[in-house]
Amino acid sequence: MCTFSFFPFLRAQSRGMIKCKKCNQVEFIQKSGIMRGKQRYYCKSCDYHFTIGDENTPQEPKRHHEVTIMDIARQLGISKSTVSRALRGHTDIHEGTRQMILDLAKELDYEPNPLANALLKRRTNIIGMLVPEFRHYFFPTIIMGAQAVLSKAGYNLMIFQSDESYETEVANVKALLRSRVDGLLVSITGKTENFDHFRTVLQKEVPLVFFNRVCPELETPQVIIDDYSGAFQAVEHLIEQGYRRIAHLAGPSILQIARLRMQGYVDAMQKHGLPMDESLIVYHDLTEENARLCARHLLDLPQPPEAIFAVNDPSALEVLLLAKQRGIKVPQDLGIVGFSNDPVSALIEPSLSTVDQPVWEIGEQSALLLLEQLDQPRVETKVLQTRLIVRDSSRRKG
Amino acid sequence: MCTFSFFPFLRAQSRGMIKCKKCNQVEFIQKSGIMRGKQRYYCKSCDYHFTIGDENTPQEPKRHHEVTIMDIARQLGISKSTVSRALRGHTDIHEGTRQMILDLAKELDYEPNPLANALLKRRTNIIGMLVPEFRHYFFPTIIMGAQAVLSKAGYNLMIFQSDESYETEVANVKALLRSRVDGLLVSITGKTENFDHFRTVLQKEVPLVFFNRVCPELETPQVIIDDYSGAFQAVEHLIEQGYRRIAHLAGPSILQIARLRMQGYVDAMQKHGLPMDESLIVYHDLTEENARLCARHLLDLPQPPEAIFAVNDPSALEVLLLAKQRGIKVPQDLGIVGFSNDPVSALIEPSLSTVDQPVWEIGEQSALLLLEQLDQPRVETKVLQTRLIVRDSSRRKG
DNA sequence: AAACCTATCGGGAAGGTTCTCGAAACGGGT
DNA sequence: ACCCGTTTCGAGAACCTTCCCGATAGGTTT
Repeated sequence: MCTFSFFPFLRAQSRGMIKCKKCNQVEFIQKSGIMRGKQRYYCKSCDYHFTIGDENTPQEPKRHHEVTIMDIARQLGISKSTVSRALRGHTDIHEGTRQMILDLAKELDYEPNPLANALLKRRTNIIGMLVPEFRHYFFPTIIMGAQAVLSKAGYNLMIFQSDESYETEVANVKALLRSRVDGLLVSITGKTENFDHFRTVLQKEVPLVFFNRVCPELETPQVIIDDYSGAFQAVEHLIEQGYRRIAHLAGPSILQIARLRMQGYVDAMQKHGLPMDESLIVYHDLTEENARLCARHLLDLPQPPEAIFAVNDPSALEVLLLAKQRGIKVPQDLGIVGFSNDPVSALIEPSLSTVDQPVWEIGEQSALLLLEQLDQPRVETKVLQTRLIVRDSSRRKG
Repeated sequence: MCTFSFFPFLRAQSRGMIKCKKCNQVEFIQKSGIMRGKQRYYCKSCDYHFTIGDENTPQEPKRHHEVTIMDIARQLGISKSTVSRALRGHTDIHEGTRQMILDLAKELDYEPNPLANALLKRRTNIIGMLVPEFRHYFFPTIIMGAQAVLSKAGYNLMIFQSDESYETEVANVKALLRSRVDGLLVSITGKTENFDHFRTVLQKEVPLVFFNRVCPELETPQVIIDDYSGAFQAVEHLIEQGYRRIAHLAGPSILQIARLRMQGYVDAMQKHGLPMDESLIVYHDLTEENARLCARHLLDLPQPPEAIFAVNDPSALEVLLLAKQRGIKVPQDLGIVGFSNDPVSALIEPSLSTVDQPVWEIGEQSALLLLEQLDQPRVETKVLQTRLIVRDSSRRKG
């Protein structure tokens, strides 16, 4: 209904009456291509290119942003340096000024932005933690122990789980590194044979502490338990109970904990002059299904074992369950000892003998060791003690 | 051994022969105080203050810094904008240039700095997760479910546990907010009555999803299970088995899950015309010790219950253990049903009847819901189904 | 009063990105 | 030569903080 005549500026534009943004002249304007969809003009007079923008679009009112150190400075008419000093508790600042700043900061509910800080200082105050699994009580408890120490020291925890997959482990380490964590707490999978991803960590000088499942090739601080003597005691206990044909449900031999427990088993057998039967040693990869298979394999043996020492409680439990299912009497006809003292071991019937390890403390000590590394890189190995707990699954004397 | 004469500049300095840093003149110099331990001078001629610095100290070779977008730009003689465009997969870039940049980036092992990115974009790609505890399988499993979804979407997880302490919960929420997480996944403690800390979250427009133990006062998205009908079924099952005097070991009534399970209990009792005996309802705060106390209280009653419906499996287990310890026959003389289907329930003897809930899925769904919130804030409640699992602890018929 | 000193504050760079917007280069058509 | 359009690139701001170092205002000493 309305015609152009009512909108002179529209007419001007529609007829090419474009004014130069600089000199406001019209006669020297010519088109000069299209710029992201908009017509572009060129003023010969002042040698200036321009497009007709939406300068009239109501500029949003300085988008919502959180209160910064600059806001405080502006309101107080001082510089951001001074505010920073006051907030950081620095010296070189007047007591009155500091109070002013502190008061306003509280009033505005100012929270320092850790991102800006991290960018500048190159430390995120985040510790990365990588565990193989979450299913049983073991690793969650370690995490709790580590978190107690770390959060007291002002660090947050970023947790990943590799799910016993080497590929996931590699990917997780990469992700952790990308996130610029200040340090790493790691327990490897049962399948990790190549340690290049950890070499990268070391090369980037990111502090790295292994716990429980440690890396045998790398010179790094670590927290382990006395696997060997734990295993030795367990097997010796079985021998004392009169079991002779003792099997070992072992872990993957690439894991140091598995090798040491195996060695304890072997040495205890030899010490008591018992013959080593290779067929009584089976390896599993620490997954639940695989443990079940191995348990079946052992009990299906033409000449089944009289007792089984398992590398950890979850696998010992699989043996126990299968035995119960088949009506095999534990401990009379089959002795079982596990490793790690999972709470379930005490609840099940018959209760499971096992080797106790200070799980929470593993977490604590790992965290403490890592905290040390942040100051002073120094390779150290902490060894925590184990303790045999004899329960019903292996007690057939006294 | 050496005298000043061999070091004319030293003599000059020692005699006050200081040259102005600007005009190089000597005669107009005078001391003007001490500046952070160093003598400070003033040149009257050019009105200039200065100190004699260690300009000759060998400037460290530009301290080790990680490879940035600028390094690539410099080596290629192009601008950082172009590099950023190539790396981001933007358009507006020559294919040859892009290849060059991509190749060099790979060669230099360039990793974008997420901190800088986060600072600029105001998103950290970190999701905060707050759970009451870590001890049982429940929350770790939820975390696994959530992590599976979130890491696929490019988010990392920062996990805190409140340890059933209100104060810790408040502190953790603050820490999470301070860390500028992009979103929050929360299950509250059994003691949380004041929700101001979550109001702060909402006010800062940080997406917040509650799961399992949700907040009754706030209008937020949440993932829950059908507690009421789960409880109802459980109690009805007990009634069908011929139990009449049924107790409820309840959770803290401020928790919605506890209230709903209580309601299920009450309604099932009423439906079957069973009298409500207030003394048969005891509340516990979800800690282990307290559960033990409550179990003892119930069994010590002058007229003890014939069956107990417990608010969760850990507390049901306490009842079961105490009963076994006292030689009470389960299920003949005492029926027990728990809630949540902890794996231990199937292992213990007698096996524990319980209400199964899709734990992993709770984590998944919560994560998905949070992911939605990041795009489009929208209040939604997802309700997952429960399923009664009848085991030995409550089966005395059929 | 000049010389010197201390206490307090401000300016600006750095940290690594992304994004906006303007500029240059280029290609083809008159 | 000129015009017009496209493709490709660069400068610089913004994000927020800390830290270095120079600057200033007073006071105190000769």
